Amino acid sequence: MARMTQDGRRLRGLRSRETILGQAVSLASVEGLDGLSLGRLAAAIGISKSGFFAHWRDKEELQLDAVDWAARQWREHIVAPALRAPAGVRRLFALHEARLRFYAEHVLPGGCFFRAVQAEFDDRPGEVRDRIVRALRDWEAFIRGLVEEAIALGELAPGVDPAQLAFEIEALGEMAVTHSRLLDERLAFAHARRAVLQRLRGLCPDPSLLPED
Amino acid sequence: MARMTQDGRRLRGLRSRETILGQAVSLASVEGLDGLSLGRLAAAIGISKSGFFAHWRDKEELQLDAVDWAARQWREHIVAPALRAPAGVRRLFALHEARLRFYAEHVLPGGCFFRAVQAEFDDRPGEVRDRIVRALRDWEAFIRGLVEEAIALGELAPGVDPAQLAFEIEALGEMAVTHSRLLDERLAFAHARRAVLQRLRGLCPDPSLLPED
DNA sequence: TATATGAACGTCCGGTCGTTCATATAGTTC
DNA sequence: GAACTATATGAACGACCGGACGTTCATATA
Repeated sequence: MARMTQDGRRLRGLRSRETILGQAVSLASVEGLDGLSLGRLAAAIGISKSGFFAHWRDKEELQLDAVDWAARQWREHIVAPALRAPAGVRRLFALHEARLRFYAEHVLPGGCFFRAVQAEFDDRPGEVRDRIVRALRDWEAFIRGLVEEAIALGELAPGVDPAQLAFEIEALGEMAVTHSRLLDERLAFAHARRAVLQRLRGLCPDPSLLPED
Repeated sequence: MARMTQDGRRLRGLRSRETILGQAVSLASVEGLDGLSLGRLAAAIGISKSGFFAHWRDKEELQLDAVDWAARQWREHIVAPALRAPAGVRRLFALHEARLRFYAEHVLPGGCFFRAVQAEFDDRPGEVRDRIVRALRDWEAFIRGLVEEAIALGELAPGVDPAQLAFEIEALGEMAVTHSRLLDERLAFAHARRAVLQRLRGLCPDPSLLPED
């Protein structure tokens, strides 16, 4: 086994990378990707600032990986659970509920990584912004796909505009974070849940597929 | 005329204050209230950095006044035009359209001051956060009031929950900014407008009060 | 055993940040 | 005119930032 080495150094490095990225995403959900300084990130983990440069060329490379890491976390916590629900309108609602659960359980101290960095980078051209945009585009395309699937299954009225409905679901999900952090947390989730639920029931020929409230 | 002085110094000072605050709100809509540095703010106006301290004790005092200034701008550009529409469901929709127009006309280079600073300060306790929260609370109370008025006028079904509907309208309005800055601007406004319009028409006993689309 | 490599460290640099201070300039009041 | 005050300036400050550098240590390869 010549090339495929069992290198304890690389393993250690991979573990460090994961630790750092997880902490970076957590902190960035609070202070943003740029507001987060390497010094404070290092202090939060308990390593030295210069240790970063063994893993990333500069801060931007770390930011790029942090976006990818957050997208992966999103898929694991929100997309994956939804895919366990039956396809159609129930899966669509399961997706929304998984998102609200993710927020309610405070997986990230700042609530939502993407909300923080979208507001931060929407005016700042560059690779980081591009990657954030791509993540958002993929996410909304995924919602749109679920809507189309529900229409194909006859669980949503055929006249429904998938992009329009995806926009609405995304809006209500995101407002849940804002409201929960600045005003009333319980109310925020209740409003966000009820809005999507009633919207879907109104478009669904068989509302009994969904809970009443 | 002993006390009531015609002081050209104070007048000049007031004008400077307004200029500075307007520019501060513009820049903060892009980079946030903290991301905005005094040096760059001074450079954008063409004054010296230390000139600020003739008007404000420290940066936080300026931030507090900037929040108030932005709230005033919001009232003038969005609340005031809506109040010229007839009370009821038409006024509610006029409010939403005024908001979308405010975004579409790029009054602020960053799109929305409050969106930027909410994401920035939701995790940072202090007076600035408190003032941002108060502005948001007042704004949603205003929407809620318009909903209640529409119900009282019989233009919305009596079963409507004002807080719930206000939440939905606010969510769709805010998502218009995010979408317009990161994805497709035209689509963003179209989706946000149509979502609220169809929602109101669905709740309104006389949908002819509102445009068809 | 000798050599190479990846991870992590401590130190230092140039630059920017908010803030302070002494000073200059107008405009107002006596 | 002198005394006073609001507005603005430029120079300097300590703190912190991202990043560069040489070094140390543990591990892997030959």
